[in-house]
Parts: sequence; C-alpha cells; structure tokens
Amino acid sequence: MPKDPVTRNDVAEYAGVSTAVVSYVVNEGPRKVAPETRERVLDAIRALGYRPNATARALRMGTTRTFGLITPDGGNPLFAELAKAIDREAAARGYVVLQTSADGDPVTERAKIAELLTRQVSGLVLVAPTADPSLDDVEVPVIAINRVLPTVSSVRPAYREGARAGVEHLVSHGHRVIGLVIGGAGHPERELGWRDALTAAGLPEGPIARATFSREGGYRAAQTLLSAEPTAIFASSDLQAIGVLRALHEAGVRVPEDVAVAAFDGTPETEYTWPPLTVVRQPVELVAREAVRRLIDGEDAMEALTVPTELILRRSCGC
Amino acid sequence: MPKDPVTRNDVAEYAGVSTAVVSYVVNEGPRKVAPETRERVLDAIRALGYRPNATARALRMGTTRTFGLITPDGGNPLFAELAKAIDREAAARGYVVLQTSADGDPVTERAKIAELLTRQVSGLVLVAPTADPSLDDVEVPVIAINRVLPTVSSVRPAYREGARAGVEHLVSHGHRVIGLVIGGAGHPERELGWRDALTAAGLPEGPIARATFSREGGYRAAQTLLSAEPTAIFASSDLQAIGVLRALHEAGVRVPEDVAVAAFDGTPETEYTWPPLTVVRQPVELVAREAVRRLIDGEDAMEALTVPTELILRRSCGC
DNA sequence: ACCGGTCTGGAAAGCGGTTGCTAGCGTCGG
DNA sequence: CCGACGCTAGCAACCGCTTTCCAGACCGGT
Repeated sequence: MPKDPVTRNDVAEYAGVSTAVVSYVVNEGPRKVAPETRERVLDAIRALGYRPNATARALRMGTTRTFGLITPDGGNPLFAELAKAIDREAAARGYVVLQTSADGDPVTERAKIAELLTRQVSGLVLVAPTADPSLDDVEVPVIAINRVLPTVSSVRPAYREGARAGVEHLVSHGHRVIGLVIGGAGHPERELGWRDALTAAGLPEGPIARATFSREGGYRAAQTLLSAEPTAIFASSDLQAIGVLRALHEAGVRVPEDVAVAAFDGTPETEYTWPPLTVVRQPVELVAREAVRRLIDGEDAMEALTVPTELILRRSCGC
Repeated sequence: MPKDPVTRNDVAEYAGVSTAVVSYVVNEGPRKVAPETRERVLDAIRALGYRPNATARALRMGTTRTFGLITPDGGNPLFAELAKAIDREAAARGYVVLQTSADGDPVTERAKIAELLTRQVSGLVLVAPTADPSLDDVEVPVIAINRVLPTVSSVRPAYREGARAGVEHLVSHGHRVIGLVIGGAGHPERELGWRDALTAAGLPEGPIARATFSREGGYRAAQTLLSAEPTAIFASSDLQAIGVLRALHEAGVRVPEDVAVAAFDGTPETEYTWPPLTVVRQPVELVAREAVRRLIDGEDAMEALTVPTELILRRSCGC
C-alpha cells in the first residue's frame, strides 16, 4: 500500500510552521526553538509518520555518511567477519555500509569502485584489493585492508611476524620438515615469515605448495606436499588449512600425531575443525575499528599500519 | 588530495553546451543529440573526470536503486552466502546493497530498518527476521527470506519437506533412533519434517535438543543427546551439525559407523568437515534471484514462495 | 517614548541532477 | 518565395533538505 512519502513540507503545514523550523527541531541544532513550537512539530512528525529523506540531506550537506566496502568474496568467512566488524563500527558512528564483492577480478573491482564513487560514498574500504585499482582522482578517503597499496592508507596484520611465530611454534614441537601452503603471487609476507622461522632454527627450507585461497586449493596443495613427507604444515589461510586437514584425513595421516597443522587467519570455523586448528589469528575487530576510525577522522593518510596477531594454541599442532 | 568534485555544470561549460545536453548524453535517453555535440560532451567528461552524482539523481528521480539487506548475523556462513548472492543479482540489475546485521535483536532490527528507510532504499530484504518488525507504513517493497511474516512477501526453502527428506534418508540407512538438534522457538518447520519422516516410517519419536543456531549450540546439544544413544542425528543447520561432529569426535563416537549425521543448509563449509556432511541444501542462489526479482518487478506481493531443497549425499550419513 | 538587544520564525538560495516546454534554424514541399 | 516541419539545444522548475539572512515581537534601560 504505497502511500506517497510525507515530506518536511507536510510536517510544516500540519504543525503550522515553516519548513525551516522543522529542520531546526529535527536536527536539534544550535538553533533555538520555543518549547511549545517544538512540541507541535514533534507531534506533527509522529502523527504523519515523517521520515527525513537522507538523500536530500546528503545532497545538501555534501556527505552521505555511507561507506563502500569491496571484498574479493563475500562468501569467504574471513571477509564476512571483517565486513561484519566494519558494519558494527560504522553503525556505531551513524554510518552505513554499501557492501559488494569483486570476485578477485581487477576489472570488476574497478567497476565496483566507480559505482560506489558515483553513489558518493564518504569513504571506501578495499579488502585485499588486486594490484592497482587506479585511485588517483578519487576525492574520498580510501583504506586498503590486508594489502598495502602504493597511494592509499592501509591496515593489515603483521603477516610476516605472525607467520614466523606460528612456524616457530611448530619448530618448538620438534618438527624439522615443515611444509607451507601459500596463496598465489602478490602475498609474499607469510612465506617470508615461514622462511624466517626456519632459518632462525637452522632448518633447511621445507616443501612449498602454491594454491588459491580456498579449501579446495589447500586440499590439492596438501596432496602434493605429502610426497615430501613433512611432519608439519603451515597454511597461509584458514580455508586452505581446512582443505589440508581433509587431505590428511583421507590419506590416513593422523593430526597431530603424524603431521601437525597450523594456519593463518583464525576465523571461528577453525575452532570446530577436527582436530581444532592452532592458528595465528588476525585481529579482525581491531583492523575494522582502525579502518573506520581513519576513514572518519581522516588522519594518518598514507600510513601503512600493521597490527599484531595472536597465536592461538589448539590441538592440531600437538599442544 | 581532495579536489572538489566536478559537476555537470563544469562539463557543460567546458563543452560549451547547456547542462541539459550533458544529461542527455549521459543518460543516452530518448532525447537526440547531434553526434558532434555528443562527442564534445564525452570528451569533456573524460577530460574533467566527471562522475555523475547519484545522490542528486536519486533525489530528482525518486529512486536510489539501492536495496537494504538485514541479516541476523553477517558472520554466519549461510547469511554471508545469501548476501553474496543477493549482491550479485542486484548488481546485475544496476542495484547496490546496503548490508547490515541486526544481531537477532528485535530492537536493533527495527532501528536498522528505520535507518535504511530514511536512506530511501528502493527495497528491503529481511533475512530470517525476528517476529514482527512492524512494517505497516513502509512505502517500499519488502521481502522476507527464510521466514514468513504476516504482511510481507517471502521466499524460503521447503523446510518441512527438506527436513523430512533428510531424515527419511537416515531412515533408509536403517536407523531407528534419530535425534534432532533444532533451533529455538519460531522455526517449527524442520522439526515437523523430522516428525513426518519418523511417523511415516512407523518409528517412535527420537530425542530432541534445542540450541541456538551456532556451532557451540550444536556441540552442547549433541552432548545431551548422546545419553539417549541415538544412531543418527539430524541438525537443523550446518553450524549446529559442525558442533555435533565435534561433540561426537570428542566422545570417541565414530561418524558414520556409530552415529550418522545429516544437516539442513548445505553451505560450502560442509563439504570439508570430517567426514563430509550429508546435507539438505537450501538453494541460496535461487532464493536470492527470486527475492531481487520480486523487489524490482514488484509483482506477487504478499505471496509466500517456497523453493525446493536438494539432498546432497556425502559420507556422514554412511553413504 | 525611544533605542538597542535578544529571541523566535520565515523567506529563499542553493546542492546536482532531470525533463517538459520552447526557441532557433535549416530544409523541403507547394 | 513562403510557411511548416523536424531536429537540436537551452531555459527553468523541481526533487527534499539545510542554512544564511532578515523581520518582527518583546524586553529592559534611559
């Protein structure tokens, strides 16, 4: 039953005041309105069911109080968690989030960015963006998450240090052949961390398998890794680790007795795998909070912030 | 380096035409523009890096081409998958999605709805909404997903029939004591389907455990269920089933040899549990497509559509 | 009685687009 | 040669809201 919308004009007429006055009371601004008038307006608003039109407001004010959020894949639990956290932070500040997936495709990504800019978002969050989305003539703040980009501010976990800590823990369990399942090109840090740990322990480099950041990818990677007979495997993401676990189970390899496993990310899913996964957790809430803070407060432009990770010990490493 | 935005006025001036003409070429509407003029305008647009202001357009046109999407929890893989599918469908039609979580709280949900309406969304998708969000004076189309609401159109999987099919499959494996892990109140259909299957097979009612729709809930529910010594368990959601698997593993119960497990939902996660879960998959893409179609085409108002589920056989049932 | 100050409400100008209506003008048929 | 028509481009109003500026009412002080 679509009645046509009630505008500020209707309210003004109903209350017997000018439209300006309605604005004054709605915004509770510095303008003073006589208490009696104010009540009349509020009554009118209630009676008519008036809802201010944020579009008009945005046009007039020059700000939509809306963020754009682009992830490579909304179905990925890590990004879903991130999106949720960003939404929470944004909502707390009166912002709202336009969320969309770019499927990891640079062309789609660029198109989505353009679309969001057209819609006058007040800020843009790019989660794990592709190489260079060309953000030169963008007039709103942009922040990249989990990847540093040449021209924009960024927030990301301490990939290298975190990976190193995870692998070092594996080393501390006595493992000498520690395999790595790593994502494609463009994300070298976790691999470096793994190397750091191995060389620091005086160990030879272990076997590496490259795979997409997916369960399927981890599954296949683990199968190839198995021939090198590692006693432990570090996966660069949860999803991959879950694939690794499956491959190990299918091969009759016991975890952690025969092969220990640890992974980067630490989404909730990892607490319920079998066995539960030891993970290097990236602090999603912290990243989200910092991203939103920067977008709104607009400070620290161009700075690349690294946030610490947390090693969570569970059964898959042998603890 | 925030330059101030280039508007249609700048383009008009640069191209030496009126602002109206810019509109004509941008919209490729029915209005005819001389090819030469058109080229001049396009050049101006490129040269200036003009981006039409969707806010102004929305104000004038009375439509934002934006949907609002509210889920109980953006972190839940099922909802994340749904959101992704809705985004894809919407994007294909030139729409964009404002997504937010309501944490399953009616008050938050109402507040979010109000916020989205204020922002003039062109349609509202409520995923598994709470009981009655009071949508009387809403002047945009609303669609409820996975729950039928008194006054709005809805799309949901065939919960009862799907659950029945899942349980019947368990019965076909010879199981006689089939436990149920079910969500809280307000979602009776899957429970009814379970009952249907049992009575149709002439079996006595099996043990029931109620739990939240979470891994943790399923975990605890399974622990209480174990005392009834079921030989199979049907979980009303993936998340719960994953909790169930963990409880069984911890208790040293083998799946599927000692206890078979099946679940409703069928998110990708279930393909990589150990053992892989037999699931009644709800057709997320179909639901999303239908929801978006209804929102845009505005037909079938108030109709409650039920879409069929698909039984996917994997190892956890003994197949 | 007059003046200045304070307080409240209204008129109106935009924000950046869209679009109905109109005007200029070249062309063509009569 | 003249009038009509078709094509292209411009004017201007409007979408709903904010905000500046102004006007009037009322107060107290002189």
